Amino acid sequence: MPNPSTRRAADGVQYEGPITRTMMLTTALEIIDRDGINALTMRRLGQALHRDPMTLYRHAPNKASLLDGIAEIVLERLTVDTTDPDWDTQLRTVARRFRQLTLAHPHVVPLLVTRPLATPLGLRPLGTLRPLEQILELLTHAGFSGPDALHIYRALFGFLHGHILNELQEIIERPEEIDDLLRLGLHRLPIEEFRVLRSLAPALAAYDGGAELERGLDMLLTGLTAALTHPDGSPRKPDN
Amino acid sequence: MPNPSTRRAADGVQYEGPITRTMMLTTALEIIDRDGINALTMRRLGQALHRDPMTLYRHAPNKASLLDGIAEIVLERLTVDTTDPDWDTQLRTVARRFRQLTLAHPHVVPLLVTRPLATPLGLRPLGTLRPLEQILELLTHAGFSGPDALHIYRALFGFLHGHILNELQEIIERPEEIDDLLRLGLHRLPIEEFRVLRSLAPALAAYDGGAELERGLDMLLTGLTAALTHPDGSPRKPDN
DNA sequence: CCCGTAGGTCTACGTAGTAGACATCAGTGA
DNA sequence: TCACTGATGTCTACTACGTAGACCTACGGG
Repeated sequence: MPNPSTRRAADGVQYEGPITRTMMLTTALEIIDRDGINALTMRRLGQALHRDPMTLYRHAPNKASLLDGIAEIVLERLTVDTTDPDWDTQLRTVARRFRQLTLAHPHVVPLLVTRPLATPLGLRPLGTLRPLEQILELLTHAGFSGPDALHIYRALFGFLHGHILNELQEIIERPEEIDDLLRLGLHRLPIEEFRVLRSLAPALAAYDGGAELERGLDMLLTGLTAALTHPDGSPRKPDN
Repeated sequence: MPNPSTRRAADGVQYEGPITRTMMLTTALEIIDRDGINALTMRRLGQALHRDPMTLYRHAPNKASLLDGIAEIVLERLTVDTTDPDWDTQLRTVARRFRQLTLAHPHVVPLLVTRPLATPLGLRPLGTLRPLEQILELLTHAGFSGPDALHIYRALFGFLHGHILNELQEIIERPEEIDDLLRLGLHRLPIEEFRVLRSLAPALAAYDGGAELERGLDMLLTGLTAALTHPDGSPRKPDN
């Protein structure tokens, strides 16, 4: 899959002095944000840093670890207030931040969802595990058992990953068009076989990711509190 | 990211006569199942079919479309009984089949979740859209409005994608070990910073994907029927 | 009989990740 | 003072990749 198209204007800020890991990763993230994952090559990254590509290998063992590092610096921005006694609104906040974060870096999402498939927990970059640990802390502080906390974490991030994958699929093929069928390219689908889908073009075009997230969170959190034997929806709060 | 390691024993069955699309795709799927996505190269696929690699380009415009085709033949196996009046158990069945399908082809999952991010709806392979259309049919037959049907589809597949990504992350690093901490490689994590996570090694190791799916489906479907103003949980059934 | 077309092959180009040798320079201990 | 060492950077070159373009063959229909 060749040629992510030719050189562009300068990639990001100038740096001097020896390369650092954060320099590498933030510059790589800029490239990905601008031109997508396929545009990130060692040569292009080297060029953006005004260094020989081979210099990068002094600071990262290979490209895979560089990709892991990018997932890491993005997930590091997802902070959790582990002391918040109101655990479910804290989870809501984390969820909204996750959505904002991934919408700001849509090209990183494939990394976020697929790299963990290749790496056992203990070998993942620590930054990608920190949200997990912090949410477990939040929930155990709030009175949940360890396994229940883990269950909630999994349900939440499973949902979040699924949601953001949904939301990022909203690709308008021809924004200049008025008819939703044409905007989404649905006119290409055979009429007999895709009647319902074609008829729903307006509904598809009207997708609202933010609202969808909130609805999902409502379902998820009420479902979880109902299933898990826990004092009530917001423990500790009545106590002080 | 070079060298998916050297040649193996014969890839799959022998074929004779001219190459067909299905021959290409099923052979490609075998390679992916055996050795992962990175092992699928045009040269290797050509070799598995005992043809020059360039032959493949007579039947597919490029490698990307080949990857789309693989996602397609996998999703084609996900059938829906669109006439089932008991829509929610039908959805449960579809969900279970989806899980089985993806567990049987774990290396295809990255394709399933990421390729749609690059392709507008109208340009996707028809096979990948058929489950969508069929579920919309199922739900509208069952009495849901179009937008509600779409909403349910999105919620279901968002959940399914999230779930399977969760389940496939369960990688046991050292299966021969007895201690869960070592099996999962969690001993590598700094003790002070990852207390809770490390303490949950047994709970992590005890993950049961099937049970988790069922719990999620319960939550999802009760949540959906509660939110969407629909006669009841299983319409039409009382009618006959 | 000719020609167009479908299928297959060969060669070769440009790009990718990265191994290995070499160069530079800042300490540091003798 | 000097030799040594480790960190950093560079150069060259190797292997593997996707695929363009020219070519060959066989065949079916006018």
